[in-house]
Amino acid sequence: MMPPKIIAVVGQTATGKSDLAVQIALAIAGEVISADSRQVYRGLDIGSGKILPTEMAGIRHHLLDVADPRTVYSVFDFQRDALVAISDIHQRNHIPIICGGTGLFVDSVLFEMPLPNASINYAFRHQLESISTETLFERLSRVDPRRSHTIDRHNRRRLIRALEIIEETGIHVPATPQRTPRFDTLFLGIRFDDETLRARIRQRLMARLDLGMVDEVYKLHEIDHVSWERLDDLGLEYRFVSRYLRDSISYDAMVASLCTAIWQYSKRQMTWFKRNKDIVWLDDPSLALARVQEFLARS
RNA sequence: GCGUCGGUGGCGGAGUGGUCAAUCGCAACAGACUGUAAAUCUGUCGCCUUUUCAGGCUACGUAGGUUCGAAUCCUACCCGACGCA
Repeated sequence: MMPPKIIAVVGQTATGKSDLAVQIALAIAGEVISADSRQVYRGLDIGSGKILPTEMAGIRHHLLDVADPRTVYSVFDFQRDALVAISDIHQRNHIPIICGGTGLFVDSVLFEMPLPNASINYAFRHQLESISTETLFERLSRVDPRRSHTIDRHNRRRLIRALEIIEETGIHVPATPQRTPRFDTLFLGIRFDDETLRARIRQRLMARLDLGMVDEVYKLHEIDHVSWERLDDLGLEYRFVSRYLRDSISYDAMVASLCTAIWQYSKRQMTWFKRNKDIVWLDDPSLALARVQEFLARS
């Protein structure tokens, strides 16, 4: 029996993935699952480029606004919730369209990826803070030798999380199965040449500022009590706008830094997606529907 | 006009006679990633020779000079900032 079908719309930031997903959904009775690590948070709207209710065109969207921005919604949470949503959608005989720029999130549901439930242990993290990165690595080598072979020994944040996972679950991270797909997936990617993408990024940033993005961040801090540290960690618009609000950088510096940072982010996204050879890259998004019909007709 | 300080690689900014193609930061480029992923981390980064080991070339405002040897010292000139007129 064939695994159920699912469509993935991926690509760098500012390429119009959300719009395309809605168009596809309209054409084939689909529902959209957002795979965006920031749009899961309530209140991160303008800065995260969350789709507006009117833009949804009646298409059901999943995994938007499911978390409090003061808490961390990890890939574990996403995987769990997305898999539930997908099975619901299939149950309704609709086609799930997973759409987003967070490569890890997308892959965590489309491929087998065993993730033991390891919550965050702040006391434990605090305890590790003063330990040198080198020592953290040695410690991991003792506790979970297999993991220590695959981890980046310089990456402090990952070392801490790896140790935390063992601390919390008592289990070693299982070896990664080699990209075993869970579904029959059509991967569609939207891309632009560098120059065009840079222009789109800048344009969209300006539009967001006009829409009141600075105010959004201000409210997140003042009304929703999202700490400056947390905003900084949320990255990009939340990081640089909050730095501006804290007076540590000028408005112009904020805009300039954002253009650069978003560009760099888009490059990192592409580095991730390049590994997936199954992605059908569309230089012209209007070609998508034909690919989708062809995919659905296949049995 | 006189004086002082300064002009370094795409940018910022170290270096003040040899070990300097030149610390470092940024940008740029490439990459990693099974767990904060818009985060975090790594590599490359004057030009040329087949990547490397290596070798060659051109460079520290311009032109000369001193020296075995200069980004570093001297002279002149150009440019900038400040001070005095």
